[in-house]
Amino acid sequence: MARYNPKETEPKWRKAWADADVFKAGPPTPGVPKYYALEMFPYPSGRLHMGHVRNYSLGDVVARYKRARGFNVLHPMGWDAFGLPAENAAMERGVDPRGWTYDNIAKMRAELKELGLSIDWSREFATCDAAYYGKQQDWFLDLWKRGLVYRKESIVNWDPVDQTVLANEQVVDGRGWRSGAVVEKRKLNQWFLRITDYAEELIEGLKTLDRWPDKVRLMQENWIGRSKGLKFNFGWASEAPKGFEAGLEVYTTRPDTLYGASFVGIAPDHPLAEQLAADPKVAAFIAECRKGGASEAEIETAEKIGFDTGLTVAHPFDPNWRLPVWIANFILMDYGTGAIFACPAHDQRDLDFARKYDLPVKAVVLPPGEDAATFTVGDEAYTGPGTIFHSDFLDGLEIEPAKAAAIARIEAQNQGKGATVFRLRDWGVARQRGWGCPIPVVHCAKCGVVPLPKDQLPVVLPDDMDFSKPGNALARHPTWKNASCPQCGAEATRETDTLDTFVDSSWYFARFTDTEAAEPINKAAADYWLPVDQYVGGIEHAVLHLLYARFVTRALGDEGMLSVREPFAGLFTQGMVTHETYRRAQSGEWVEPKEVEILAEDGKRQARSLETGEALVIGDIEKMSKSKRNTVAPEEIFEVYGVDAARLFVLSDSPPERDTQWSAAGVDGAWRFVNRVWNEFDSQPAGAAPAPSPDPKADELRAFTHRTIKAVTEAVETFRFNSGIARMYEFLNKLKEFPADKATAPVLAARQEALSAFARLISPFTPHLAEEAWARIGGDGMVVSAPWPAYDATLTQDAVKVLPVQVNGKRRGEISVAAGLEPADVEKIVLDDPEIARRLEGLAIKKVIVVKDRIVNIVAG
RNA sequence: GCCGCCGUAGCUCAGUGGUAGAGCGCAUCCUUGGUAAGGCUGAGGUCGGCAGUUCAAUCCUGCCCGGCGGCACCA
Repeated sequence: MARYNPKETEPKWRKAWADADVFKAGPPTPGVPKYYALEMFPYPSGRLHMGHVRNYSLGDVVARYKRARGFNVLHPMGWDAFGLPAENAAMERGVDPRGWTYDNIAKMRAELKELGLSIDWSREFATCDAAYYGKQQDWFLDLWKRGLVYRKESIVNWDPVDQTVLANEQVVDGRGWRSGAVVEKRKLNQWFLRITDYAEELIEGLKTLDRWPDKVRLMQENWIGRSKGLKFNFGWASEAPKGFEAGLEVYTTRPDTLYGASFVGIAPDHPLAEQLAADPKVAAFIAECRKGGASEAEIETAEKIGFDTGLTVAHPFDPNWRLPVWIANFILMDYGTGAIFACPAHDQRDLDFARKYDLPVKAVVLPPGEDAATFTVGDEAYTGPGTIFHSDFLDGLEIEPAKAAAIARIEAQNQGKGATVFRLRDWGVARQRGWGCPIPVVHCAKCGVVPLPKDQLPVVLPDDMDFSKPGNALARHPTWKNASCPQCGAEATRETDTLDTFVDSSWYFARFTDTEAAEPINKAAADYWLPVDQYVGGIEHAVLHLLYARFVTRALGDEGMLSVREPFAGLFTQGMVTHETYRRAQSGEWVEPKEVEILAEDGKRQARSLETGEALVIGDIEKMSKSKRNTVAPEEIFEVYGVDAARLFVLSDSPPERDTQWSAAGVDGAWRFVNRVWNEFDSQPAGAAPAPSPDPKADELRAFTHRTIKAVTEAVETFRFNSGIARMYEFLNKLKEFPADKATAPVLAARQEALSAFARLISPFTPHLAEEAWARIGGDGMVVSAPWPAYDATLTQDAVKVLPVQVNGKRRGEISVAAGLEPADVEKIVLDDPEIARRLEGLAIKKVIVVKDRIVNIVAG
């Protein structure tokens, strides 16, 4: 018997796969069923972490399984390679970001290859390859022509640490998602993609994504934030301000409460407010509003402040009713029209404001059970259901009919229209960074912003940028920006902003379908391969990347480059890899797991430092991170246990969507499993008959084999990999009941069948071990190309069922009956059973419930 | 505050309207030429709490408790 030696075995099989080029996707062939398995491509940080191991192992199980199922599988890999870490490395260490990035890619590629992933490496690319980002510039110009790209002077989220603009999606709790710095508001000329044009379709499309987690769909739905209401104009009661003669347009979702109107409010950066800022008092107030940060705490505690402009408007349903116009800090310019009518009785924000400035509070929704004569609103606005009152023609209506009636009246008066409004804002895509995809336009003094003709693409980054100081290295390059205007030929300046890296990742899956295409996307290839059948990645991209990719897919589709509307038919979001934390008792200093020894004393787990022997405090289980020093380096695990054990453990311990806890004991267990599996294969004598023959013992094993095939197949299909692995642990334990050295010929044959299935079942999880095992039992070719085992349904069912018998819901015995026996027959057997009869002595039988093949319950009293 | 998810053995988790399960860990014993191991056996659970529906609830419903996530001055 030879011990299983992954150090020899694993590289051997990886080489065999590479030599046979087994993972190369077949050509797009209509009629040949395809499967596109994709994991979110990594940022090339230079080092693989356990999160990567989990992510790519999960995707690999799917890819290998589908290959065994006979699909033409596309399973590519690439690099999301632009971005700030390269610039930071350049600034800190004086290295070139390009060289640093490609070095990292080389290191990570080697580590990923070691994982034994079934990747088609011939399609690899990095987003920082000019061959890729040049194509991105190409379609960017197409979208420009389509009117989906625009520039606008606007207030943007400015990250003072990274010195760049951030999209709304990249601001988390008022802080930059990467830097963690409190985001400032700045007014800049910005580049936008018109994602809001697709808001309705993006929200509707979610309904079709039945293989996405509900959670992610819900998060996107909330983010897009559709609300239905009314946009209408208030006519002026005072003299109309210049430019606003048509009135003041507001948006509301509560037109039913119009008779509860108290005042009209506009945002501090509303054009009207800016016009009124000619008055220094108004200007001072607006400046006051701009103070205060965007952080959660600041917004939460910010007091509502307002300024009465002295202007008044007329109520739409009563021309004699005048409402004052206030500037209020709680009104957002970029939602709706930046102006509202306030109904303090039924909106908490309006109420807070009205109480502060002593404005009227008039209730118009009567809660059920309240008396119209006595109902009043105190400091809490009433937002619940009820009946409209004090509201003329709306009186007596419920809220929804009242909304409809109010909208109809406003529309009849030609003062406005029912309107759907979205929370989603257009996507600000320009970043003031040097290490990104250049925006392919020039600025000409005469012609303005001019897109470059496509024959001038790609606009390539210079390779001698100065990253020694913060800020935009591209902008301060001495010569790069010099160009000539394609329209008038005069001297012009290149745009020095680059695109958000989320643009890079919003279409890479389409490029993977043909990485050599002259066009950005080879439509025939994309039509064959897309949508991605299974996409696997982290939940942190639920809104950002996944929303942008859905948008870009639609935009490119409308440009005729793609046929699918949804890029990812199936999405799986995996949980994080966590680990216990350890720290020194006195200093509180974090200690790495590899420097810790775990002991059991008095049945309790104790941690001790391997270096000093001191007792350590075992802390919480947290996401692996450098700051908590609770990381485990994958390469060190591979070195000790082999890749398969690491893959197996990371797949076995928890359902894939949940966090999984890495532990030394756990990977140890996986390693022992690998060895026990090998021993079982190794003990099988060569030349065992492949065809099992009837024999009670052999039949028992065969039944178990086929039940396991069924269970594992279903587990893999439904992403319950941990359950599938648990079934294989059981399978192995069952096999041990039939040791080869004591087996009869029929049992040996059944073992051969079991092992043949086993090797194929474990192949997606522990591919190297599976190859070695497959070879050991004389399997045909490599297991990677072997078909998935089929099960015989007749063997997965028992011939005899043991049914528990309950009396009044309590278990009182059991009977054995033929499987599938009809309830009436079962009832007869049960009632004839002497043991059951004894239990029923002195009781009158009221009812007998028989659930076929499951249970019998006798109700008696 | 609003929306959502989770709570089953020491740990990580399956599971089902009908006999409570797996892996790891733990304990006992065996093996000591598979030995930086292997094997046998076993203990351990008011299925978060309370109520309801049902012949029967860990499972369905409601409320509560605990943990986690998303959104948040979005009119």
